[in-house]
Amino acid sequence: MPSETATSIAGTLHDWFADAARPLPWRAADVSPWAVLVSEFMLQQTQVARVLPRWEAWITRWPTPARLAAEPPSEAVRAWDRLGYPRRALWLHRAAAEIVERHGGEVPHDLEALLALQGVGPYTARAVAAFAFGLRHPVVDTNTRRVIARAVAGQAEAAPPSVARDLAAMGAMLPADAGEARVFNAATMELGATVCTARTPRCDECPISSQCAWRAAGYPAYTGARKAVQARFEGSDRQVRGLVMRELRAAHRPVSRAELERTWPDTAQLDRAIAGLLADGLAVSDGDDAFGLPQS
DNA sequence: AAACCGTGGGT
DNA sequence: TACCCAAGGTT
Repeated sequence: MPSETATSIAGTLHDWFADAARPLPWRAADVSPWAVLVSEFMLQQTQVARVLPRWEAWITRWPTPARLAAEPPSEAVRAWDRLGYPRRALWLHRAAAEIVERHGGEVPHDLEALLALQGVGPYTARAVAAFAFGLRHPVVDTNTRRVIARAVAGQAEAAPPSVARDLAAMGAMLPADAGEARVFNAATMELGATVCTARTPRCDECPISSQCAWRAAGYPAYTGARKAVQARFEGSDRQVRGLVMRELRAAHRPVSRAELERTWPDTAQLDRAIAGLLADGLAVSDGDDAFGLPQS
């Protein structure tokens, strides 16, 4: 049972969302659950602007899980292009196969079944259940966590993530009606993404500024635990993996280790990257010192 | 459970 | 310019 404060915030956000929501294509009424699932995979740690063109191309080419599962994983990895974290492309391909095998080609509604799909975790499972099927589940992403931290807890930043705590916090605020709950989930994320942003929040444009505990407290600085800082990307193994994957995507034939050395001369680091990609199934050896994308 | 996993937008 | 950080998931 949501508190009066939560009910009040939900009502305000509902009205705000009605005209402030960006017209994102995966929010259209006629998109399939599969198209929603694809969008959620792509949006993991990746901004909307970068996802839009890849999503359009993907669902045009593969409008159903079966159509994707019928092609080799290499095609999924190529279509993923430079979205980043290419394991997601592999996982989405695998999830499509699982949907065909276990669910007759239809994206399952059930939370447990969704969570069992490769690459689907607590966020993605609830996002699909809520946004594609209208089921009443709390959906918590990084935006939601920041909005709750500020508006409800009065803190500048969210504490390090805790699935159980974060879901409980959002669950306690969730409207009882499933339709209202879906809007509340989406509106809270939207507010965090466009107004209550991490770096420079636009509090003067915020629809719930009068109800915001952080604002009421005078915008105190964050004093809690900080999340770990991301390692430097330049010169990292991640960068090398990315460069190797770019070569493998572009070459529609095996690429020799000698060729890869031209993109990254540090052979120890290159070998580490290749070994990692082989272990992840993003690359396969041709048995003769050359590498390609997985064909099956 | 802390660390790892890409790429680029925003400031 | 550098640096932060982004609709997370897996091991």
